[in-house]
Amino acid sequence: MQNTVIDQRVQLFIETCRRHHLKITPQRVAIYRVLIQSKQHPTADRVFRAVKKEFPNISFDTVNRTLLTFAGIGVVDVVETFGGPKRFDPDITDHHHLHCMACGRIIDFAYEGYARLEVPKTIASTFKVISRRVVLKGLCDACSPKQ
Amino acid sequence: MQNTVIDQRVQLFIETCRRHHLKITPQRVAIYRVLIQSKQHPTADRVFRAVKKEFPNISFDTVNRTLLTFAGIGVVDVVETFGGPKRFDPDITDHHHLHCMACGRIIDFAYEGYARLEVPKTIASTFKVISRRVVLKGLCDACSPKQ
DNA sequence: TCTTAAATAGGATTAATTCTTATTTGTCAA
DNA sequence: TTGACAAATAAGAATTAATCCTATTTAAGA
Ligand SMILES: [Mn+2]
Ligand SMILES: [Mn+2]
Ligand SMILES: [Zn+2]
Ligand SMILES: [Zn+2]
Repeated sequence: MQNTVIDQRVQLFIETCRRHHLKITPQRVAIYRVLIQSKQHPTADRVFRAVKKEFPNISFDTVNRTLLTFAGIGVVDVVETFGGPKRFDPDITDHHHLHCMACGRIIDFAYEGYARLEVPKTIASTFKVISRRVVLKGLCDACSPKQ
Repeated sequence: MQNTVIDQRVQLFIETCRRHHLKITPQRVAIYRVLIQSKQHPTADRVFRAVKKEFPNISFDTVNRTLLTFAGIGVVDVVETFGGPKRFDPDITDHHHLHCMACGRIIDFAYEGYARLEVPKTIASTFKVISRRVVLKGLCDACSPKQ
């Protein structure tokens, strides 16, 4: 990702924090920067270890709490998993996920065909739908048995 | 669920166990019976507490290990969650989920419109897709703010 | 029946997350 | 620019979920 693109996203992030009356701390900015540069839907621990390089005595709790705060104001998503630690997604635009059952990778994909997954009337009338996503389980190319 | 229907499913379950050379233990049968009568995608702990009424000194580990064994032979599913303990689904037929963000309920729904979510070619060529599901996040009727 | 590998109970251990508290720091108003 | 103060942080304790270890029991096939 280009530096200018990163800086733009950080700028938007800062504005969102202000709108929610959250203080702009260097820890929060560092965590957000790590997050948007990660391609792997990282766990809190992965983010922690990456941020620690810049902030050697940041605590795990701060990273974890901050990620949950970010999810609360909608700047990141907590993504669906099948057990194990929570995983975070800095891409909050519409997209879908393939979960590799072997290595645990979560691979993003967009697809026109799912563009507007309409919600069945019976559901739409009883539930308030906030987000929708297609979740595929399978094996990624690296994990598929080759022949 | 009718007793005859339950017994039929238990019978099929027993045959599946035999095919996989798993011993038919009273604990396994009891766990399976609890599971197919639960409507709530229970956690291992919930199953444990229910089975404990019948088997007062069954251990949590047995229940948990058994549920994972069942998932291994495909008689139950581990369903997607957004953190927290694993949840199990005895309904292995195609269906979709709505997750209530407020109370944590996972509500099943089937929908013709999603009947065969075709997988984009770019994905199908690189990944082996095992299962597909639409996952909605939202608020259930009980949790939606009434007006 | 007898044998044996598989399964279980119970407790210990590890991993993930959340809580508690003393200290520090952004923010805002003077 | 400087204080006041609520919000945020670090560090460690506590809690919760999952897994491991080991002695004992048991289902299933010979
Ligand atoms: Mn994603
Ligand atoms: Mn279900
Ligand atoms: Zn993989
Ligand atoms: Zn609800």
